[in-house]
Amino acid sequence: MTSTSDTSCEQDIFCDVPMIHEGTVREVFEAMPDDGLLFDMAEFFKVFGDSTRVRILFALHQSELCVCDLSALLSMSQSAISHQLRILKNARLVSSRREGKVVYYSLLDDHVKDIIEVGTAHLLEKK
Amino acid sequence: MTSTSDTSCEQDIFCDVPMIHEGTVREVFEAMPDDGLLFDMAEFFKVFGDSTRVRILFALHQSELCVCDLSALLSMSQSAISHQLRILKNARLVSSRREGKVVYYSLLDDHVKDIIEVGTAHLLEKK
DNA sequence: TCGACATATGAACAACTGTTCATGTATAGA
DNA sequence: TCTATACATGAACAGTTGTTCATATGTCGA
Repeated sequence: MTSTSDTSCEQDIFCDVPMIHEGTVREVFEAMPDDGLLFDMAEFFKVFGDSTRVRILFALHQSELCVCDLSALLSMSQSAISHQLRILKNARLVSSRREGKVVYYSLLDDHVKDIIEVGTAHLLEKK
Repeated sequence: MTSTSDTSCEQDIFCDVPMIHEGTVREVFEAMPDDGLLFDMAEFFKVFGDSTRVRILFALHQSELCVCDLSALLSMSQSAISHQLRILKNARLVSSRREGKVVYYSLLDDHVKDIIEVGTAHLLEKK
């Protein structure tokens, strides 16, 4: 504990770093969600942060599709599509259903639509 | 043009890849937004896909803060915070205001709150 | 049982990302 | 003008990510 007992900073957490508005920082700190939630939220949005996955989600928003349809639609290899579908499945955004040799994927969750809509709204805001 | 005039596939775009439901694929293809929008959307969500940036956004959602406050609050170097703030600024999610030596950052956009709320809703859904 | 087909998956590799470190810029006060 | 402070930024580096390639799994029909 290198105590730089100079100006502010009583006895707590923020002591290594200079800080200008200690009161405000303390209040904001109390209001912060726990790190687990913040981490999970970042992991969740990371899934939307790739254009292949976004295109898959848009496509499935129109219709249930099998892997080779998606592969043809997006002009990408079957392997690449499968890998991305696994990520989407782990994030509980899509579900799959096997029918013979074919596996059909569809959206699992209404939030996908909401999220995409908020995203578009932001992007369409001018300037 | 390697024409595999075998089963389906008339004369168009999807011809290199096997495809099971040509009609559906064609419909979905027509309904897809242009690649530019899809790319921008992925770029936009990529910004939310890092826990440092998510924490900064949560903090600024509580109060306007300067760089060194954020640095203290999140226990991270001033440099790291500055780099991330630049990314958030480029995404038009935060704005800055200088007052003497100090630069204050605040949320620029109401969509941030919406997006965070939809994300939490998804994460809190059980199972 | 065997081959054809739809899909899944592990390894490898290039491209990208976030942090640190060093340094530069801007402002206030002495 | 000189120093201290708050912030910005470029280079470097380690860790991560998305694709390809090769191969494995599962299902159907002959």
